[in-house]
Amino acid sequence: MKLRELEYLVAVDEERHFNRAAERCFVSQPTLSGQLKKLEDELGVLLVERTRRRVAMTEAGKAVAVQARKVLTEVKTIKEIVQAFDDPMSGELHVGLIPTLAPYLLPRIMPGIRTQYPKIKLWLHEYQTAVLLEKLRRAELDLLILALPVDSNDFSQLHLFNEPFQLAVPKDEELAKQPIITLDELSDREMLLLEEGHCLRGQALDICFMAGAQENVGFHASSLETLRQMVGEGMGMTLMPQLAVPAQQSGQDRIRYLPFADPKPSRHIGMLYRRGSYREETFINLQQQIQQAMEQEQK
Amino acid sequence: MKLRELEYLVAVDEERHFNRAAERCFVSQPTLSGQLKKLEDELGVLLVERTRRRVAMTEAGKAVAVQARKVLTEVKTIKEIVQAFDDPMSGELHVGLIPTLAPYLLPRIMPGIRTQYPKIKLWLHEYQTAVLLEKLRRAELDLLILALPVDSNDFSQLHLFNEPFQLAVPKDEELAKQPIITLDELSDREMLLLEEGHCLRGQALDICFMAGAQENVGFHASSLETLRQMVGEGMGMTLMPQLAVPAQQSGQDRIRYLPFADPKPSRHIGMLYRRGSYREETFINLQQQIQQAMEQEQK
DNA sequence: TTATATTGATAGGAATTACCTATCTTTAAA
DNA sequence: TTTAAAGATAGGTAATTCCTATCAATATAA
Repeated sequence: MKLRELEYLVAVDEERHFNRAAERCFVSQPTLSGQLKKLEDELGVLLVERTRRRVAMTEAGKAVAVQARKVLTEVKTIKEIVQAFDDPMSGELHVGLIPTLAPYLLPRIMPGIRTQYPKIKLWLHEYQTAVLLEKLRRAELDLLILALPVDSNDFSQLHLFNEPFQLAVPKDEELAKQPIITLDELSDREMLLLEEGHCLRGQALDICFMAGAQENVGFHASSLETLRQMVGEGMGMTLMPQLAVPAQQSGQDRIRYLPFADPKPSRHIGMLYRRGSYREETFINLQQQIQQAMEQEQK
Repeated sequence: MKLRELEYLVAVDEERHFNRAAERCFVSQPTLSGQLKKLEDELGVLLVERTRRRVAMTEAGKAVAVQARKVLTEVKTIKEIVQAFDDPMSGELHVGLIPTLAPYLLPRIMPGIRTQYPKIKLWLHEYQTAVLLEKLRRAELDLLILALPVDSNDFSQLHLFNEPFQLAVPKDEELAKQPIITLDELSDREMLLLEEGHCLRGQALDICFMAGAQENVGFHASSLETLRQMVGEGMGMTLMPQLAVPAQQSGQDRIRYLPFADPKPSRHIGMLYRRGSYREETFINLQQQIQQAMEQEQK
């Protein structure tokens, strides 16, 4: 069996037309015809039904085509492995991030990454933690950036930074007049939280529990920005991760963001990848680049 | 890139010796030498370090060899797919079973499968449910036989049979004199159970809860046979799945097995496989074969 | 030191094969 | 009946895989 034959089969499966399939493979139609027949002979099964007017895949043909694609993908990975050895900061990388982090973190780190490592091509994906972990396991993603810890043992992790929370309160709330706040002051207050599925919800719940605050069970926001709007409407207060807090607050803002006194509640942001991934060097470089960008940010 | 070249690399990786590797691939040593060099040229990396006295893989070589093995495995799967289309009841099949079922079910079904489908080669694996599911997902296993339901959506399932429980009690226990038992009679009694991890433990706990019985928290058996020994020692009673109950009970047995009156508590045994697996037909045939064997058993 | 065995590389040639162009056959539509 | 479309067939060529024979370098034994 030859890889080229598998490419021909996949092309025929996708084009349903010998001439177009041959064109796509940059060979003549008789070549493709012959090679496909050879593959069928070797496997001892008819893969493609050639009626004069249309091309149809047999059941076996469909199944083999699916598997052929898998083979070709794994072959492509060989080339990527070699490329990564040649220059760890080149090639394609599928990165997954959680929704409460991606829109605030990416603008801060992407410019630096692009200038520092122009040869690396990042594909960015946004999902909640559970989905990210599953996609990492299935190798649909190469690297995750999310809140740690997560319960999963067969991944390696790299620390990035701690992200403190601030309290977002409506401007005309009494608390809004303070310059700073302590956890104790939240005791018995009600907080707006994200809906089920966001890890930020769990982290906020933990802090609420420690502070003795309650969740407003009547409201559940589906995103951090919706949540922010609700605070702006005066519906209540919430915990906002640092990166989602505007850099400077103007007098017109309907929301005040109060930093916490020590000990500041925070969440731990880090990276996760499959243990033993050949891209480890790439990830460590990215870790340093991101940490550097975030330190810059602090100033 | 050619599949043959990948085979050569894998052989060199495993033999660390060009002559032996060539022999294993049924080619001459110069052929293997040349083809391997061609692969290195194409990838642009040194894969194997040839010092005069020993052969060593470079880091890139190791990584590529690992991936090459993956490619070759996927190619092998193509042949298996075709074989399964040609004759669904041939080829290799990796079957996973839970430990509280395997030793009692297999002797009842394997003889029939072997005579009915001699061309199929079964590899049997025994793990607890969580491990089985992970291995099925990773395609290390093709088919599971376990207690349903399990919480997993991307698998298909086939029903096999319901397995009633019986109550195993020490012979000199008062209950042992009854010919039959009802759930109510277990109320407030203490039961011996399996340790954490066995799905049977969860099923038994559910039944205990319904019956108002308690778990003896001082004891946890690691297998059903250990549990049986403990009952024999007069330490307490337990729920025993039907298949683990001896066919005939002699007077010397230190354990009595009491069937339940209706509604009999039972567990649901079924098969699980990856949705859309090309072996579906194989699985359905096996399902029928097993059900037939179990009906025979009933008589 | 010198002979010998081991191991991978190189050279040159034969067999195979993947591919091309040109042509044929069959079918559906004009 | 003709024409167009689509896949199969034929024959020839260039590339490639593999062989045998041989070489070069090293380690071990005499």
